[in-house]
Amino acid sequence: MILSLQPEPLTTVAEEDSSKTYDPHAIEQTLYEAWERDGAFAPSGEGSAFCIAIPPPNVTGSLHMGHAFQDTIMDALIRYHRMKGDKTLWQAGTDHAGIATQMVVERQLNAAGQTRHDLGRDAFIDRVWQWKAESGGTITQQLRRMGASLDWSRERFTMDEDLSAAVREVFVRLYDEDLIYRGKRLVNWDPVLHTALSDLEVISEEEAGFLWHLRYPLESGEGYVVVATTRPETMLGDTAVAVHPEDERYRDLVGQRVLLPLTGRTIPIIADDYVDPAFGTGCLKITPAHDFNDYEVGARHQMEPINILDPSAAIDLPGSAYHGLDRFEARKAIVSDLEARDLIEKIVDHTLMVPRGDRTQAVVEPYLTDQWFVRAQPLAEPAIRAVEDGRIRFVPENWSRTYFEWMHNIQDWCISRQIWWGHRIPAWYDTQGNIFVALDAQEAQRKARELHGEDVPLRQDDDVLDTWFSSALWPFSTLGWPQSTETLKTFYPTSVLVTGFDIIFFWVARMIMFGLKFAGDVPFHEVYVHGLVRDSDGQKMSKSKGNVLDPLDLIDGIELDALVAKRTSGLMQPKMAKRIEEATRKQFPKGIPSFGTDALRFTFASLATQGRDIRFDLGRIEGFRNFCNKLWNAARFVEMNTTSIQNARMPVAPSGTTERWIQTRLSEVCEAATESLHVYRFDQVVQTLHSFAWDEFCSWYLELAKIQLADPEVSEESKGEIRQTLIAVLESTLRLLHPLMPFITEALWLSLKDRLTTSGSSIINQPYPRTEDHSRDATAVSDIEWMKTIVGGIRNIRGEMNIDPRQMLPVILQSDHSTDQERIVKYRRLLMPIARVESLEALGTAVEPDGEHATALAGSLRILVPMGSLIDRDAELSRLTKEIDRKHADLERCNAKLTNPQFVDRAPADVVAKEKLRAEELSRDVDALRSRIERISRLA
RNA sequence: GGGUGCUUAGCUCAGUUGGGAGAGCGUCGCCCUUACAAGGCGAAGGUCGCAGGUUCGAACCCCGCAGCACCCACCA
Repeated sequence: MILSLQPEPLTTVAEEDSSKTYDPHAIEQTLYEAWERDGAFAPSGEGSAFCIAIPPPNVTGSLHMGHAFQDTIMDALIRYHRMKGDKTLWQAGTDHAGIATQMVVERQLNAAGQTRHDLGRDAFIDRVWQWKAESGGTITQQLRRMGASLDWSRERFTMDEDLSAAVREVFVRLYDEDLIYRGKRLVNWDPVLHTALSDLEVISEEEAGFLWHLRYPLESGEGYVVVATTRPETMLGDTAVAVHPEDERYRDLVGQRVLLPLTGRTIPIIADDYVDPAFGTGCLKITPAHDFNDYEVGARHQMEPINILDPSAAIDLPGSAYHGLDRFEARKAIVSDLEARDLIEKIVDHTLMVPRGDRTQAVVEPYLTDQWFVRAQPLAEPAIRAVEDGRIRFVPENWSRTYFEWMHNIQDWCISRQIWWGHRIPAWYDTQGNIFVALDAQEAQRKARELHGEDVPLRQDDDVLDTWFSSALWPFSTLGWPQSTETLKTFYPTSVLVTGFDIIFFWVARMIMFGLKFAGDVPFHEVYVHGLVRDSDGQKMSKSKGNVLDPLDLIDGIELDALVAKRTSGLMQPKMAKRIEEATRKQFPKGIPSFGTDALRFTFASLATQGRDIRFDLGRIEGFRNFCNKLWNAARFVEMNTTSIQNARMPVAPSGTTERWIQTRLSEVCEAATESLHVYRFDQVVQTLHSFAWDEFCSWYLELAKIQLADPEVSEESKGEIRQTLIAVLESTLRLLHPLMPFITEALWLSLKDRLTTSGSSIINQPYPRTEDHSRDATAVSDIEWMKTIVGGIRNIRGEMNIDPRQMLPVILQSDHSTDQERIVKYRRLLMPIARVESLEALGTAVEPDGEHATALAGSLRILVPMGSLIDRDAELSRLTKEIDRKHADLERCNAKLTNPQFVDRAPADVVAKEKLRAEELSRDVDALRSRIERISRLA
């Protein structure tokens, strides 16, 4: 089935010559396989080193739009530097993604009615490795479909033995320097996963809730205090009521005790600065074991925290009526019991920030447990300096502010996780609780022997490390650290990190800290921070919203039913399916057509502006698919008009104006494209190359070449130059485009190869075009501009008058300028066919030709088209009037400036001169147009 | 509470040091012209969020306001 966003053409595709249309499927996979087979992605250049370490995707994941975007950027940089001759490495690899991967496998077990505990730790981990073996190739295959030129021969996985050894090495060294410690602390606890989370893994959002005002009776029996809380169940763990020391209302109560309802305990009323007297009643219940602030308050007053929850966040108070109740059940029961005792003063609606685990969405509890922490501040200081003094540069620059903000307020990092999939913490305990941190069990035993004088039974810590701990080592662990390998010496520090702003804290900051600490230098010199890829409505793409686009579907196309099925299956909320289906059918009534990888990549690049999220719109990619087709056909034209006997060496000093012009433009385009690449303005690269290839090379140069090649008066020598230029400019354009469009450029380059003098076997290692390879000629440029203006004038008349494009027109050019006259003589054989002119007469302005004419202006030159029966006089009058109005308005504005003495006095002389010249031109044009109107009116 | 970004054509976005408002898509008109109808040619369309200020001159610099988005933070 043919999928198309356009109405079906009247002729069927089968009738047409299939080679007329670019078909990405026919080439992409074969070309990639050839590159990989030939080792084209391995570092080979002799220049300076250029290296990017890929942000390692989840090994069991699949490619989403964010990856596809990011990979496009990285691959463009990598291919550019490879072509430049740099020793270029794109380091490949994947991440074990502890929690995410474990959850997937656990869900599989649950579906079979099992839990990980049924299997036991070792069997479960085997199971995860098995899953990795099954699905681990998915994302790397998808990366290949994107054309990503990663060096797969060096692919790494965060749980490879050597990378795991690097993790242990770092852990031990940090521990030995007291930069890692273990302690009982209040941490964010995910009651579903039963693990601690770092602050970053907790997402707080506003939710509607209540503020319960609870009465705590005074022990003295004289009344009560009222405390306000959003979590009434935590009262079971209260150890005090706090008031502000200067709060007059409660001054006398400080030191007294209250009866804590439902518990039979009494707790003191204490004074602490932390309390805000203006909030609620000014009385604050203190629950040190279940609130981060209360923990601090409790510590200040030497109170022992009372834990009331078990790891699943059910009440854990044997003997209590609430024991075993889930926290939210307990809340209901407690509120109801307090109401029954008339201990609730009031319940007020209240929006509050609810912390949830980023993976499970479960409400996270502050929970008192033994955990491992990295002491962050000492590591942060050098990392801050590295950015301050410019050793690392953020692009765009303003992200450094965000970085500084976070780094200056950095908290210790909780790195232990109570899950099974990951790097096990290299710490062993003896029966007395002594800790031995070591690279392996033998080493731990040796340390234990030193202490005890004999071997003792040791037990390794059950916890694993936060996934981001190993990610933080990525730029150097993948290059061989802690060994001092050649690879490490060559490629570290890496050149640039390409990443989303969402992981600046999770990853970027930590790589900088660890890189400086262990690899002795910054991990990268630049950080290119890109925006998020959103859908066409600006919504974040998510499975639950059903608005996800799969990059592979854009490349290959997908039929509507398949797309609907994909978006509506496996939803957390199945009731959303109907709405998602409707929206999908409405937005993609014909499914998604196949656009090919190059079009997708070019689209991403065009959207890669700085400091903004990206709305992905199908219109854009369709336009760029058309651009691929344009290139394809331009190459067909060049091939049809040249033979392998001609070679593509660019004529050094071509005699033809068109050749000198296109070479000049090519030189300028090389410069502009390269500059844009260097400042990560991929949108500008796209703009520059797209308009050069389409609007200049195809629309003008090819058309002019066509005319000259068909002209018997053009010498064979000149035709030879034209053919060489056709090949050479096309070939250079392909090289310019290659970093962004690897497939089509390689395919066309290979098909052009027998016309080239180069010896290479792939465009991949051809030099990136340099501006100095092409000569510039300002005269040729202005001559062509002059011709374009005249052709534009004739075409404007034709278009505005609705004249059939096939209709040949007689044209008179009027000018008193010798340059105009010379150019008319020189270029009439180009002008006439391209503007479809049947006769061209050159006159001075003194001679007024007979009859009525439609008129257009081209600088100092007038274009006259005899009106005859072809042209509607009224249409011509309205066309001229419109033109006059426009010019007249401009002229007025010009004159207003020039008659303003302030402007003439104060503006720079060149600006004033320019304005004067412009006024003269406008005034001349207005006069000329007026006289044409008068003339037509008179003749009528 | 603190911070960041955004607001330009119907849509998605560019706009480099302040000096004649641009692109792609869409729309309208004429054309299947031998590379390409996934095409060619032409055209229409903007009080640059609002209100001030600086300047001879502001989409751009400064102040304020509004709307949208995001990040950080322990206010019960």
